[in-house]
Amino acid sequence: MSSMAGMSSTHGGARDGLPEVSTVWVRVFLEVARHGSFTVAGRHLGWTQSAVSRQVSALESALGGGPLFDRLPRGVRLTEAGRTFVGYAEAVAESLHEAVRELAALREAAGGQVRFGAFSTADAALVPCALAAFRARHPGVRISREEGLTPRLLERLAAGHLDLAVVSTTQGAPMEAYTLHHLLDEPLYVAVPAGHPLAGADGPVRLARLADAEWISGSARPEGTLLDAALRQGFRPRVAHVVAEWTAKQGYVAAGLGVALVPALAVASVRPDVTLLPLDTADVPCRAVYAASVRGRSLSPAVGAFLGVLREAAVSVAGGASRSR
Amino acid sequence: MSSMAGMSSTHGGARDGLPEVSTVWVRVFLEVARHGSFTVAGRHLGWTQSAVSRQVSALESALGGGPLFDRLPRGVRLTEAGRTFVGYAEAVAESLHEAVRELAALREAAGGQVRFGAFSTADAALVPCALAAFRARHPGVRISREEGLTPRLLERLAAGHLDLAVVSTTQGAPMEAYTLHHLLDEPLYVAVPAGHPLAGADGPVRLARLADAEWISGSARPEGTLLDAALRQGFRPRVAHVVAEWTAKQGYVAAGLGVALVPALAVASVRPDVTLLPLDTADVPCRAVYAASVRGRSLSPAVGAFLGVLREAAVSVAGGASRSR
DNA sequence: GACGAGGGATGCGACCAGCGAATGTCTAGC
DNA sequence: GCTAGACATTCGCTGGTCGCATCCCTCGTC
Repeated sequence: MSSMAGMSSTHGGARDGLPEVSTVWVRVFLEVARHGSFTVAGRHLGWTQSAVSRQVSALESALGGGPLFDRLPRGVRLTEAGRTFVGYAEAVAESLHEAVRELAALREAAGGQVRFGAFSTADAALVPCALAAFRARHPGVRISREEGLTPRLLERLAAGHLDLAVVSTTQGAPMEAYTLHHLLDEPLYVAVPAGHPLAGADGPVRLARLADAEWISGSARPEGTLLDAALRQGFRPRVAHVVAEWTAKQGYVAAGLGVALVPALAVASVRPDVTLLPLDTADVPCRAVYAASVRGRSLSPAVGAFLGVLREAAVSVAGGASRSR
Repeated sequence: MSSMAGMSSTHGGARDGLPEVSTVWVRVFLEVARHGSFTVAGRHLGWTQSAVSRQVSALESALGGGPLFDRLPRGVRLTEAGRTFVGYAEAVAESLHEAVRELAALREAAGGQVRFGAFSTADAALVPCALAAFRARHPGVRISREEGLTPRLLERLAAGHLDLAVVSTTQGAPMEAYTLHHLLDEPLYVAVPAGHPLAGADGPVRLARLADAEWISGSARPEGTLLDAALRQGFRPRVAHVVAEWTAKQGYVAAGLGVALVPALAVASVRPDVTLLPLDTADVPCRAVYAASVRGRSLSPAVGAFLGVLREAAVSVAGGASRSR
């Protein structure tokens, strides 16, 4: 209090407009106003009459000095100033009450919002599954979703437009700025037409056996895409058709125009005339999928809950995928 | 605090919805939110960083335990809970700020209201004069006025519908419930037609000389009215005409239909063909005029100021009245 | 008319909240 | 690796606020 010396005289004259009052005083004031008696109000609050008397006294001087109550022989009664203050006191109490309630709702993930993004194949099963479970469990949380590639999502995350981003491992991105929550490791599959020579193969396929195949890929150049792995296997895949969308890709594969790499998350939506072959993980390491958040920024309970649901969904999806073939 | 033991654990969990929060914490919170730093906020508020840290910490636990800020290596940043609370904190600060301002206005009689009543003859000069002066001096104060007889006004006062009542001495009313602020003593006059035998009398008139006169009065029976004095003089005045309104009374007097008692406050509005004769104060004691307020109930500053103006007006009116005749 | 009851104000002693100063810990940047 | 900056924590101390006891005032009653 020493640094305040000289600014306010004794006890709380309004310094820069905001009087120093405790909500305790406010509650006491309202209780006294309701009962018209210090003693009765004190009994209701579990305090002695003397405490109430001094609380009110303190409030009066904090508010500028004017009395809020007339002290009558039989209890007290609001002055005009007191009547005026009742409204403000109730507003203050109401604000704080409401604040506590909303913060509690936030804490229990019964309110607030989750803004998240995901890359497209995650939307095939993982995200819808998680969303359904989350909606059921936390109906009060507003959810906004967006789709995009990993770099773009991370960018949006850093800019504060997203709370969470479902991303896959990406070389070159500065991951120090993010906290990664591991969701699942997805093996890769190769999609071949139903009658393809390799279709009957037993067990994982070595990537090298597809060195001469024609590829359907989202990009003409393999660098930075899933086909990256082929480079490390010593061959440069020939991209016959550039097709971005997974549904379209399947059509090309089914028509026998080439083969395509498929991340495990997309296996749920494969058409019957396309066969998926698991790739040997020695050639193509599992691609890890993470939920990324900004490092150092605490997850709101709603976001935390959503992350939990995402984890569950990941387990269920990964299990289902491996069971399906 | 001992009686609170067992209700709240350590430090301010919301008891019945209202958290125990000091406005100091709120101000510190807003300052920290504005600057994004405990240290900077502390400097602005004249406190040390440790104090700010604990203030925020206390606020966080009072609000339910969730952190309001993310502690980053380079300052702090609002969490979602913190962002949510900003609005409420500002609402609280705004309410209290506004309360202080309005209470200050009230205290300086720059706001609030004055509800007063007055008996009719006071409205002839005293009340308008006071109103004009008060309006000029305190333009922010709302004034409501009503008219009535003294008993009715006191009743309204006790019921809390009035702050102040301009009344005259009345027998029989329980005056212990009121505080009387003396305004003036008004002598009584008798109004006679211009050609009346007594019109030329020098000096005060004895009431007994009017024992045979016919009277114009507001009531058929003299008891409780100004004519009460006649009873004490040993004669019962004959009321020829019952006329309530002073303007009408004058007409009857001017027409020679009788004489009428006139309180000094009404002398300002006398017509030229009516002569006013002062009555001997030995027969008819001066009637005191008071401003009455409820005993024990403090006068709001606006009401107090109005009372002061009434006193000034009383001096001016009384002086003018005595000068005029 | 004296007296007890009820209610608010106040002095006293004790306690704890909250201050400053110093120190610890962590991270970013050089 | 080292320094600087920022928040957390500890320690000692001041002071605000509580309960208790008491005083003062008014009202209702015998």
